[in-house]
Amino acid sequence: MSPTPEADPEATTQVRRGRPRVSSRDVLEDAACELFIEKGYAGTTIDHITQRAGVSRGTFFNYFTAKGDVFWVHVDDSLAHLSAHLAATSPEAPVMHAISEALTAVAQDFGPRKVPWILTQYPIIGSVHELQASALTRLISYTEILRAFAATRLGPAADDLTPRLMAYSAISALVAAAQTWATAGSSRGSLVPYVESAMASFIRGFNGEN
Amino acid sequence: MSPTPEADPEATTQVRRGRPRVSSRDVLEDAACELFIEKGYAGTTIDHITQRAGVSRGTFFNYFTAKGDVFWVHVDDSLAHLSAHLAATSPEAPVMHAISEALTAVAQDFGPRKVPWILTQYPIIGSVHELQASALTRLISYTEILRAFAATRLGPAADDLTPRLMAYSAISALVAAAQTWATAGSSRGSLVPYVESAMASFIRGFNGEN
DNA sequence: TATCTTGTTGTACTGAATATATTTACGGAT
DNA sequence: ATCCGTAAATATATTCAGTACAACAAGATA
Repeated sequence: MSPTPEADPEATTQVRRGRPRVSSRDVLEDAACELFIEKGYAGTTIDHITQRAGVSRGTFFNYFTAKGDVFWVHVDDSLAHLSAHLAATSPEAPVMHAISEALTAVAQDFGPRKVPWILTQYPIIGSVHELQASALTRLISYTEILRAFAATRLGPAADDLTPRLMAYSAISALVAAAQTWATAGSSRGSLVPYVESAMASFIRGFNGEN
Repeated sequence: MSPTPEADPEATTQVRRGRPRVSSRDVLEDAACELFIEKGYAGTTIDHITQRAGVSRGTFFNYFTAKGDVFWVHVDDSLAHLSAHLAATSPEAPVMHAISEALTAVAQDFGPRKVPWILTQYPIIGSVHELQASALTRLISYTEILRAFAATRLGPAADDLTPRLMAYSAISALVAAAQTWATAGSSRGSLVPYVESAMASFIRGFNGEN
Protein backbone atom coordinates (compact mmCIF):
# COMPACT_ATOMS: atom_id res chain seq x y z
CA MET A 1 0.00 0.00 0.00
CA SER A 2 2.96 2.27 0.45
CA PRO A 3 3.78 3.44 -3.07
CA THR A 4 0.25 3.77 -4.36
CA PRO A 5 0.37 6.14 -7.30
CA GLU A 6 -2.21 8.65 -6.15
CA ALA A 7 -4.36 11.18 -7.89
CA ASP A 8 -2.27 13.72 -6.02
CA PRO A 9 -1.89 16.74 -8.29
CA GLU A 10 1.70 17.19 -7.17
CA ALA A 11 3.08 13.69 -7.07
CA THR A 12 1.89 12.65 -10.49
CA THR A 13 4.66 12.30 -13.01
CA GLN A 14 2.19 12.63 -15.84
CA VAL A 15 3.11 15.17 -18.48
CA ARG A 16 2.61 18.64 -17.05
CA ARG A 17 1.56 21.42 -19.30
CA GLY A 18 1.76 25.11 -18.65
CA ARG A 19 4.33 26.90 -16.54
CA PRO A 20 6.20 24.51 -14.23
CA ARG A 21 5.82 24.95 -10.50
CA VAL A 22 8.53 26.96 -8.86
CA SER A 23 7.38 26.16 -5.33
CA SER A 24 5.52 23.38 -3.50
CA ARG A 25 3.63 22.63 -0.34
CA ASP A 26 6.76 21.19 1.16
CA VAL A 27 8.86 24.27 0.49
CA LEU A 28 6.27 26.53 2.04
CA GLU A 29 5.70 24.14 4.92
CA ASP A 30 9.40 24.07 5.73
CA ALA A 31 9.73 27.82 5.60
CA ALA A 32 6.66 28.24 7.73
CA CYS A 33 7.71 25.76 10.41
CA GLU A 34 11.13 27.37 10.69
CA LEU A 35 9.50 30.70 11.28
CA PHE A 36 6.94 29.29 13.69
CA ILE A 37 9.78 28.04 15.82
CA GLU A 38 11.66 31.31 15.60
CA LYS A 39 8.83 33.76 16.09
CA GLY A 40 5.82 31.71 17.09
CA TYR A 41 2.71 31.12 15.07
CA ALA A 42 1.00 34.41 15.73
CA GLY A 43 4.24 36.29 15.24
CA THR A 44 4.68 34.87 11.77
CA THR A 45 2.82 36.48 8.90
CA ILE A 46 2.19 35.02 5.51
CA ASP A 47 4.50 37.66 4.13
CA HIS A 48 7.30 36.32 6.28
CA ILE A 49 6.68 32.81 5.06
CA THR A 50 6.64 33.67 1.39
CA GLN A 51 9.65 35.94 1.73
CA ARG A 52 11.65 33.12 3.25
CA ALA A 53 10.41 30.72 0.61
CA GLY A 54 11.31 33.21 -2.08
CA VAL A 55 7.92 33.50 -3.66
CA SER A 56 5.20 36.09 -3.66
CA ARG A 57 2.42 36.29 -1.19
CA GLY A 58 -0.17 35.14 -3.68
CA THR A 59 1.68 31.90 -4.27
CA PHE A 60 1.00 30.81 -0.71
CA PHE A 61 -2.68 30.72 -1.50
CA ASN A 62 -2.05 28.60 -4.57
CA TYR A 63 -0.93 25.85 -2.23
CA PHE A 64 -2.94 26.49 0.91
CA THR A 65 -6.31 28.02 1.46
CA ALA A 66 -5.45 29.33 4.92
CA LYS A 67 -2.44 29.96 7.10
CA GLY A 68 -3.33 27.16 9.47
CA ASP A 69 -3.37 24.57 6.70
CA VAL A 70 0.38 24.34 6.92
CA PHE A 71 0.03 22.24 10.05
CA TRP A 72 -2.19 19.64 8.47
CA VAL A 73 -0.36 18.54 5.36
CA HIS A 74 0.22 15.00 6.53
CA VAL A 75 -3.17 14.76 8.16
CA ASP A 76 -4.86 15.80 4.95
CA ASP A 77 -2.86 13.24 3.05
CA SER A 78 -3.99 10.53 5.44
CA LEU A 79 -7.55 11.68 5.05
CA ALA A 80 -7.41 10.75 1.41
CA HIS A 81 -6.60 7.18 2.42
CA LEU A 82 -9.47 6.83 4.86
CA SER A 83 -12.24 6.45 2.32
CA ALA A 84 -10.21 3.88 0.45
CA HIS A 85 -9.65 1.82 3.58
CA LEU A 86 -13.30 1.97 4.49
CA ALA A 87 -14.34 0.80 1.08
CA ALA A 88 -11.88 -2.06 1.35
CA THR A 89 -13.40 -3.52 4.52
CA SER A 90 -15.58 -6.58 4.20
CA PRO A 91 -19.28 -5.75 4.06
CA GLU A 92 -20.07 -8.36 6.70
CA ALA A 93 -17.86 -6.89 9.40
CA PRO A 94 -19.63 -4.92 12.15
CA VAL A 95 -19.56 -1.21 11.46
CA MET A 96 -17.43 -0.21 14.40
CA HIS A 97 -14.92 -2.91 13.65
CA ALA A 98 -14.67 -1.75 10.08
CA ILE A 99 -14.14 1.79 11.26
CA SER A 100 -11.61 0.68 13.81
CA GLU A 101 -9.64 -1.19 11.20
CA ALA A 102 -9.70 1.70 8.78
CA LEU A 103 -8.46 4.13 11.40
CA THR A 104 -5.76 1.73 12.46
CA ALA A 105 -4.66 1.46 8.87
CA VAL A 106 -4.54 5.22 8.57
CA ALA A 107 -2.53 5.40 11.76
CA GLN A 108 0.15 3.34 10.04
CA ASP A 109 1.11 6.46 8.15
CA PHE A 110 2.39 8.01 11.36
CA GLY A 111 5.58 6.57 12.66
CA PRO A 112 7.51 7.57 15.77
CA ARG A 113 9.28 10.34 13.90
CA LYS A 114 6.41 11.52 11.77
CA VAL A 115 4.44 13.37 14.42
CA PRO A 116 2.25 16.10 13.05
CA TRP A 117 3.87 19.18 14.38
CA ILE A 118 0.56 20.48 15.51
CA LEU A 119 0.22 17.74 18.12
CA THR A 120 3.48 18.56 19.85
CA GLN A 121 2.48 22.20 19.90
CA TYR A 122 -1.04 21.38 20.95
CA PRO A 123 -1.64 24.08 23.56
CA ILE A 124 -1.47 26.81 20.97
CA ILE A 125 -4.50 25.42 19.20
CA GLY A 126 -6.57 26.48 22.15
CA SER A 127 -5.35 30.03 22.02
CA VAL A 128 -5.03 30.86 18.37
CA HIS A 129 -8.17 31.58 16.48
CA GLU A 130 -7.12 30.49 13.02
CA LEU A 131 -5.76 27.21 14.27
CA GLN A 132 -9.01 26.35 15.93
CA ALA A 133 -10.73 26.89 12.64
CA SER A 134 -8.27 24.75 10.74
CA ALA A 135 -8.48 22.02 13.36
CA LEU A 136 -12.25 21.81 13.28
CA THR A 137 -12.16 21.68 9.51
CA ARG A 138 -10.23 18.44 9.76
CA LEU A 139 -12.46 17.08 12.51
CA ILE A 140 -15.51 17.69 10.35
CA SER A 141 -13.91 16.14 7.30
CA TYR A 142 -12.97 13.00 9.17
CA THR A 143 -16.26 12.61 11.01
CA GLU A 144 -18.32 13.23 7.92
CA ILE A 145 -16.59 10.43 6.08
CA LEU A 146 -17.19 8.05 8.96
CA ARG A 147 -20.76 9.17 9.50
CA ALA A 148 -21.67 8.67 5.87
CA PHE A 149 -20.04 5.26 5.94
CA ALA A 150 -21.90 4.20 9.06
CA ALA A 151 -25.18 5.55 7.72
CA THR A 152 -25.00 3.56 4.52
CA ARG A 153 -23.85 0.43 6.32
CA LEU A 154 -26.68 0.61 8.83
CA GLY A 155 -29.17 1.26 6.06
CA PRO A 156 -32.05 3.70 5.84
CA ALA A 157 -33.90 1.97 8.67
CA ALA A 158 -31.41 3.24 11.23
CA ASP A 159 -32.03 6.40 13.18
CA ASP A 160 -30.09 9.60 12.82
CA LEU A 161 -28.29 9.36 16.12
CA THR A 162 -26.42 6.09 15.81
CA PRO A 163 -24.24 6.86 12.79
CA ARG A 164 -23.34 10.21 14.29
CA LEU A 165 -22.48 8.58 17.56
CA MET A 166 -20.30 5.98 15.94
CA ALA A 167 -18.45 8.49 13.83
CA TYR A 168 -17.89 10.98 16.60
CA SER A 169 -16.80 8.41 19.11
CA ALA A 170 -14.36 6.90 16.70
CA ILE A 171 -12.81 10.27 16.05
CA SER A 172 -12.75 10.90 19.77
CA ALA A 173 -10.73 7.76 20.19
CA LEU A 174 -8.42 8.77 17.38
CA VAL A 175 -7.81 12.24 18.77
CA ALA A 176 -7.33 11.01 22.32
CA ALA A 177 -4.90 8.39 21.07
CA ALA A 178 -3.00 10.87 18.95
CA GLN A 179 -2.61 13.33 21.77
CA THR A 180 -1.47 10.76 24.27
CA TRP A 181 0.90 9.40 21.69
CA ALA A 182 2.30 12.82 20.91
CA THR A 183 2.86 13.70 24.56
CA ALA A 184 4.56 10.36 25.17
CA GLY A 185 7.79 11.94 23.99
CA SER A 186 10.66 9.97 22.62
CA SER A 187 9.35 6.75 24.11
CA ARG A 188 6.47 6.66 21.70
CA GLY A 189 6.48 4.05 19.03
CA SER A 190 3.91 3.82 16.32
CA LEU A 191 0.55 5.49 16.69
CA VAL A 192 -1.18 2.21 15.90
CA PRO A 193 -1.30 0.56 19.33
CA TYR A 194 -2.61 3.76 20.86
CA VAL A 195 -5.48 3.83 18.39
CA GLU A 196 -6.17 0.13 18.85
CA SER A 197 -6.25 0.53 22.59
CA ALA A 198 -8.55 3.51 22.43
CA MET A 199 -10.94 1.92 19.97
CA ALA A 200 -11.04 -1.24 22.05
CA SER A 201 -12.00 0.37 25.34
CA PHE A 202 -14.64 1.96 23.28
CA ILE A 203 -16.25 -0.92 21.56
CA ARG A 204 -16.12 -2.65 24.91
CA GLY A 205 -17.88 0.26 26.58
CA PHE A 206 -17.28 2.06 29.82
CA ASN A 207 -19.27 -0.40 31.85
CA GLY A 208 -16.31 -1.20 34.01
CA GLU A 209 -15.83 -0.28 37.63
CA ASN A 210 -13.98 2.97 37.00
CA MET B 1 -32.38 25.43 39.53
CA SER B 2 -34.06 27.85 37.22
CA PRO B 3 -33.70 31.25 38.90
CA THR B 4 -30.31 30.78 40.46
CA PRO B 5 -28.82 34.20 41.09
CA GLU B 6 -25.52 33.80 39.34
CA ALA B 7 -22.15 35.46 39.58
CA ASP B 8 -22.93 36.73 36.12
CA PRO B 9 -21.38 40.18 35.80
CA GLU B 10 -24.51 41.39 34.07
CA ALA B 11 -27.26 39.90 36.16
CA THR B 12 -25.89 40.99 39.50
CA THR B 13 -27.92 43.67 41.17
CA GLN B 14 -25.00 44.62 43.35
CA VAL B 15 -24.19 48.29 43.39
CA ARG B 16 -22.64 49.20 40.09
CA ARG B 17 -20.15 52.00 39.96
CA GLY B 18 -19.00 53.90 36.96
CA ARG B 19 -20.96 54.61 33.83
CA PRO B 20 -24.01 52.35 33.53
CA ARG B 21 -24.23 49.93 30.66
CA VAL B 22 -26.15 51.18 27.70
CA SER B 23 -26.05 47.88 25.87
CA SER B 24 -25.86 44.19 26.75
CA ARG B 25 -25.05 40.82 25.29
CA ASP B 26 -28.72 40.27 24.68
CA VAL B 27 -29.21 43.50 22.77
CA LEU B 28 -26.27 42.76 20.55
CA GLU B 29 -27.28 39.13 20.15
CA ASP B 30 -30.76 40.13 19.02
CA ALA B 31 -29.47 42.67 16.56
CA ALA B 32 -26.96 40.20 15.22
CA CYS B 33 -29.45 37.36 14.78
CA GLU B 34 -31.87 39.63 12.96
CA LEU B 35 -29.15 40.59 10.55
CA PHE B 36 -27.92 37.04 10.16
CA ILE B 37 -31.39 36.06 9.01
CA GLU B 38 -31.65 39.05 6.70
CA LYS B 39 -28.21 39.00 5.13
CA GLY B 40 -26.59 35.78 6.24
CA TYR B 41 -23.67 35.41 8.60
CA ALA B 42 -20.91 36.29 6.19
CA GLY B 43 -22.95 39.14 4.78
CA THR B 44 -23.26 40.77 8.17
CA THR B 45 -20.38 42.84 9.46
CA ILE B 46 -19.80 43.94 13.00
CA ASP B 47 -20.47 47.48 11.84
CA HIS B 48 -23.93 46.40 10.73
CA ILE B 49 -24.60 44.80 14.09
CA THR B 50 -23.51 47.75 16.16
CA GLN B 51 -25.31 50.20 13.90
CA ARG B 52 -28.54 48.30 14.37
CA ALA B 53 -27.95 48.08 18.09
CA GLY B 54 -27.23 51.77 18.20
CA VAL B 55 -23.78 51.55 19.70
CA SER B 56 -20.28 51.97 18.39
CA ARG B 57 -18.21 49.23 16.93
CA GLY B 58 -15.90 49.06 19.91
CA THR B 59 -18.77 48.26 22.20
CA PHE B 60 -19.28 44.94 20.48
CA PHE B 61 -15.89 43.84 21.71
CA ASN B 62 -16.76 44.85 25.23
CA TYR B 63 -19.34 42.08 25.24
CA PHE B 64 -17.87 39.53 22.87
CA THR B 65 -14.33 38.66 21.99
CA ALA B 66 -15.21 37.58 18.47
CA LYS B 67 -18.02 37.78 15.98
CA GLY B 68 -18.83 34.12 16.27
CA ASP B 69 -19.36 34.34 20.04
CA VAL B 70 -22.85 35.66 19.42
CA PHE B 71 -24.00 32.14 18.62
CA TRP B 72 -22.84 30.65 21.88
CA VAL B 73 -24.34 32.81 24.57
CA HIS B 74 -26.54 30.10 25.98
CA VAL B 75 -23.96 27.42 25.51
CA ASP B 76 -21.42 29.46 27.43
CA ASP B 77 -23.93 30.00 30.19
CA SER B 78 -24.53 26.28 30.42
CA LEU B 79 -20.81 25.71 30.55
CA ALA B 80 -20.69 27.58 33.81
CA HIS B 81 -23.12 25.06 35.28
CA LEU B 82 -21.17 22.01 34.23
CA SER B 83 -18.42 22.29 36.80
CA ALA B 84 -20.98 22.81 39.52
CA HIS B 85 -22.90 19.71 38.52
CA LEU B 86 -19.75 17.64 38.39
CA ALA B 87 -18.73 18.74 41.83
CA ALA B 88 -22.18 17.83 43.11
CA THR B 89 -22.00 14.19 42.00
CA SER B 90 -21.32 11.60 44.65
CA PRO B 91 -17.64 10.61 44.85
CA GLU B 92 -18.54 6.92 44.79
CA ALA B 93 -20.35 6.99 41.47
CA PRO B 94 -18.44 5.61 38.48
CA VAL B 95 -16.80 8.38 36.53
CA MET B 96 -18.78 7.95 33.33
CA HIS B 97 -22.02 7.86 35.24
CA ALA B 98 -21.12 11.06 37.03
CA ILE B 99 -20.28 12.69 33.72
CA SER B 100 -23.44 11.38 32.17
CA GLU B 101 -25.54 12.80 34.97
CA ALA B 102 -23.83 16.16 34.81
CA LEU B 103 -24.34 16.44 31.08
CA THR B 104 -27.95 15.42 31.45
CA ALA B 105 -28.41 18.10 34.06
CA VAL B 106 -26.87 20.67 31.77
CA ALA B 107 -29.14 19.52 28.97
CA GLN B 108 -32.10 20.51 31.12
CA ASP B 109 -31.28 24.10 30.31
CA PHE B 110 -32.29 23.51 26.71
CA GLY B 111 -36.00 23.10 26.20
CA PRO B 112 -37.79 22.47 22.91
CA ARG B 113 -37.88 26.16 22.16
CA LYS B 114 -34.46 27.11 23.41
CA VAL B 115 -32.43 25.65 20.60
CA PRO B 116 -29.11 27.34 20.17
CA TRP B 117 -29.51 29.07 16.88
CA ILE B 118 -26.25 27.71 15.72
CA LEU B 119 -27.56 24.15 15.70
CA THR B 120 -30.48 24.87 13.43
CA GLN B 121 -28.10 26.65 11.10
CA TYR B 122 -25.53 23.95 11.46
CA PRO B 123 -24.38 23.63 7.86
CA ILE B 124 -22.88 27.08 7.92
CA ILE B 125 -20.45 26.07 10.64
CA GLY B 126 -18.77 23.86 8.14
CA SER B 127 -18.32 26.61 5.63
CA VAL B 128 -17.55 29.71 7.65
CA HIS B 129 -14.08 30.04 9.02
CA GLU B 130 -14.79 32.14 12.08
CA LEU B 131 -17.60 29.87 13.17
CA GLN B 132 -15.39 26.85 13.11
CA ALA B 133 -13.01 28.62 15.40
CA SER B 134 -15.74 29.64 17.82
CA ALA B 135 -17.19 26.14 17.78
CA LEU B 136 -13.92 24.44 18.62
CA THR B 137 -13.35 26.92 21.42
CA ARG B 138 -16.47 25.58 23.11
CA LEU B 139 -15.58 21.97 22.39
CA ILE B 140 -12.22 22.47 24.03
CA SER B 141 -13.71 24.21 27.03
CA TYR B 142 -16.22 21.43 27.60
CA THR B 143 -13.79 18.58 27.08
CA GLU B 144 -11.12 20.14 29.26
CA ILE B 145 -13.53 20.37 32.18
CA LEU B 146 -14.52 16.74 31.77
CA ARG B 147 -10.98 15.55 31.25
CA ALA B 148 -9.74 17.26 34.37
CA PHE B 149 -12.64 15.81 36.32
CA ALA B 150 -11.99 12.29 35.07
CA ALA B 151 -8.27 12.61 35.71
CA THR B 152 -8.71 13.62 39.34
CA ARG B 153 -11.37 10.98 39.90
CA LEU B 154 -9.24 8.22 38.45
CA GLY B 155 -6.27 9.37 40.47
CA PRO B 156 -2.63 9.80 39.53
CA ALA B 157 -2.24 6.07 38.94
CA ALA B 158 -4.35 6.20 35.81
CA ASP B 159 -2.80 6.58 32.41
CA ASP B 160 -3.08 9.62 30.21
CA LEU B 161 -5.37 8.05 27.65
CA THR B 162 -8.37 7.05 29.71
CA PRO B 163 -9.44 10.46 31.01
CA ARG B 164 -9.09 11.90 27.55
CA LEU B 165 -11.10 9.09 26.10
CA MET B 166 -13.86 9.50 28.62
CA ALA B 167 -14.09 13.23 28.16
CA TYR B 168 -13.98 13.17 24.41
CA SER B 169 -16.50 10.37 24.09
CA ALA B 170 -18.90 12.10 26.43
CA ILE B 171 -18.70 15.25 24.38
CA SER B 172 -19.15 13.18 21.26
CA ALA B 173 -22.36 11.86 22.68
CA LEU B 174 -23.48 15.34 23.65
CA VAL B 175 -22.78 16.79 20.23
CA ALA B 176 -24.36 13.88 18.38
CA ALA B 177 -27.41 14.15 20.61
CA ALA B 178 -27.66 17.89 20.18
CA GLN B 179 -27.44 17.70 16.41
CA THR B 180 -30.00 14.95 16.11
CA TRP B 181 -32.22 16.83 18.48
CA ALA B 182 -31.89 20.06 16.54
CA THR B 183 -32.64 18.44 13.21
CA ALA B 184 -35.68 16.69 14.67
CA GLY B 185 -37.65 19.85 13.92
CA SER B 186 -40.81 20.76 15.73
CA SER B 187 -41.27 17.23 17.00
CA ARG B 188 -38.32 17.55 19.34
CA GLY B 189 -39.01 17.71 23.00
CA SER B 190 -36.33 18.24 25.58
CA LEU B 191 -32.71 17.60 24.79
CA VAL B 192 -32.41 15.36 27.82
CA PRO B 193 -33.63 12.01 26.43
CA TYR B 194 -31.37 12.42 23.43
CA VAL B 195 -28.38 12.87 25.66
CA GLU B 196 -29.40 10.01 27.89
CA SER B 197 -29.83 7.72 24.94
CA ALA B 198 -26.49 8.70 23.49
CA MET B 199 -24.61 8.32 26.74
CA ALA B 200 -26.24 4.96 27.33
CA SER B 201 -25.27 3.36 24.03
CA PHE B 202 -21.89 4.57 24.93
CA ILE B 203 -21.41 3.22 28.38
CA ARG B 204 -22.86 0.01 27.03
CA GLY B 205 -20.36 -0.07 24.21
CA PHE B 206 -20.70 -0.85 20.56
CA ASN B 207 -20.31 -4.57 21.03
CA GLY B 208 -23.70 -5.25 19.49
CA GLU B 209 -24.34 -6.85 16.17
CA ASN B 210 -24.50 -3.65 14.15
C1' DT C 1 5.05 31.34 -34.87
C1' DA C 2 0.69 31.22 -32.71
C1' DT C 3 -2.04 29.20 -29.10
C1' DC C 4 -3.37 26.94 -25.03
C1' DT C 5 -2.52 25.82 -20.35
C1' DT C 6 -0.96 26.69 -15.94
C1' DG C 7 1.87 28.92 -12.32
C1' DT C 8 3.29 33.33 -10.56
C1' DT C 9 3.04 38.19 -9.59
C1' DG C 10 1.11 42.78 -8.47
C1' DT C 11 -2.49 45.48 -6.92
C1' DA C 12 -6.43 46.64 -4.57
C1' DC C 13 -9.85 45.68 -1.33
C1' DT C 14 -12.81 43.78 2.62
C1' DG C 15 -13.32 42.99 7.25
C1' DA C 16 -11.99 40.88 11.82
C1' DA C 17 -9.35 41.78 15.69
C1' DT C 18 -6.10 44.60 18.57
C1' DA C 19 -4.35 48.70 20.86
C1' DT C 20 -4.84 52.97 22.92
C1' DA C 21 -6.15 57.37 24.22
C1' DT C 22 -10.17 60.08 25.21
C1' DT C 23 -14.68 61.12 26.65
C1' DT C 24 -18.96 60.24 29.13
C1' DA C 25 -21.77 59.00 33.09
C1' DC C 26 -22.43 57.49 37.35
C1' DG C 27 -21.49 56.75 42.85
C1' DG C 28 -19.22 58.38 46.73
C1' DA C 29 -16.67 61.39 49.57
C1' DT C 30 -15.08 65.96 50.97
C1' DA D 1 -21.68 71.80 44.42
C1' DT D 2 -17.01 70.02 43.45
C1' DC D 3 -13.54 66.74 42.96
C1' DC D 4 -12.30 61.72 42.43
C1' DG D 5 -12.37 57.00 41.17
C1' DT D 6 -14.52 53.64 38.29
C1' DA D 7 -16.30 51.64 34.38
C1' DA D 8 -18.63 52.08 29.91
C1' DA D 9 -18.50 54.02 25.53
C1' DT D 10 -16.24 56.30 21.69
C1' DA D 11 -12.79 57.59 18.18
C1' DT D 12 -8.92 56.48 15.68
C1' DA D 13 -5.27 53.95 13.76
C1' DT D 14 -3.04 49.70 12.61
C1' DT D 15 -2.16 44.84 11.58
C1' DC D 16 -3.08 41.00 9.00
C1' DA D 17 -5.84 37.06 6.92
C1' DG D 18 -8.36 36.13 3.06
C1' DT D 19 -10.51 37.35 -1.65
C1' DA D 20 -10.66 39.00 -6.38
C1' DC D 21 -8.69 39.90 -10.58
C1' DA D 22 -5.90 41.36 -14.16
C1' DA D 23 -1.45 40.91 -16.17
C1' DC D 24 2.59 38.32 -17.04
C1' DA D 25 5.87 34.21 -17.55
C1' DA D 26 7.14 29.72 -19.07
C1' DG D 27 6.46 25.70 -20.79
C1' DA D 28 3.83 22.14 -24.16
C1' DT D 29 1.41 21.52 -28.43
C1' DA D 30 0.26 22.00 -33.10
